Amino acid sequence: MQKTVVDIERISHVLKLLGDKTRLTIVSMLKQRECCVCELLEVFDTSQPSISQHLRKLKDAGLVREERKGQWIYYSLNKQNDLLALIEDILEHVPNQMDKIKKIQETNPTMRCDC
Amino acid sequence: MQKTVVDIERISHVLKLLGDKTRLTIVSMLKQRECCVCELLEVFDTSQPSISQHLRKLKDAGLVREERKGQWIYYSLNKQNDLLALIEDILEHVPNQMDKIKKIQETNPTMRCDC
DNA sequence: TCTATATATAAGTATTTGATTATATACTTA
DNA sequence: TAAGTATATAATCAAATACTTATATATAGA
Repeated sequence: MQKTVVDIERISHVLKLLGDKTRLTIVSMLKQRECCVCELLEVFDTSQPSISQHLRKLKDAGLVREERKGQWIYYSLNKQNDLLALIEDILEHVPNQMDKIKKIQETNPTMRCDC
Repeated sequence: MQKTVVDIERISHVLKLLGDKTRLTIVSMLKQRECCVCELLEVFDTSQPSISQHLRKLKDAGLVREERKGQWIYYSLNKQNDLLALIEDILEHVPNQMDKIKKIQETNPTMRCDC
């Protein structure tokens, strides 16, 4: 019983993208909620350009989409992607990223006041 | 609802392995049936050492196992692997490799007589 | 319009990867 | 035991990758 079957070339490309720990973690976080770049920066031990470059690759592949909100650019999973089903299936095997999401909420880099 | 959840480092490692078109195709073929190296050689446009090296990586990661049968070494999916569920979920999105399996049966490189 | 902040892009570099060629090992059969 | 076949390993190299630093762009607010 096959699910949405896609060209093997595109699949291997997506798997290669998710084959990087940072990118897999980002995508897994975005499954829980959208994040802006400065929030992601809080939880990874790498430079801002490095995160930007990972996001660029994910965006180029159609895995995520970006939306500017004032000075921040928020990234989220692209629900329109025809590979979404594959990605979601993979993410079911990935531990949830609540610790990282929590860290973002504590440091609150965008100084949002949600009260 | 999470499935068998595994360390994100191990998952990204497996995804990186499957992020190569040749390896993803091999694994997808092995889902249908075990193959020996000379059979795989029939369907890929690359050298014997190249295939051997891909198989080595898959074996090192525990994705496949090898079994010598006389002069041939047969590779199959390692059903004992704790990442098997993830791999099977991924393979459901990959087109089946009947064309390649058929080609093996036609060229029949091991000259097996199954009659 | 000036300054600060958020993010992207460019350029450079070290590491990793996947291929190739050459060689070694293991098995089969004469 | 010698020769042939199947497969693995070693060495080498070019291409791809992911990081860094430096710089550019876009927005916000004084």
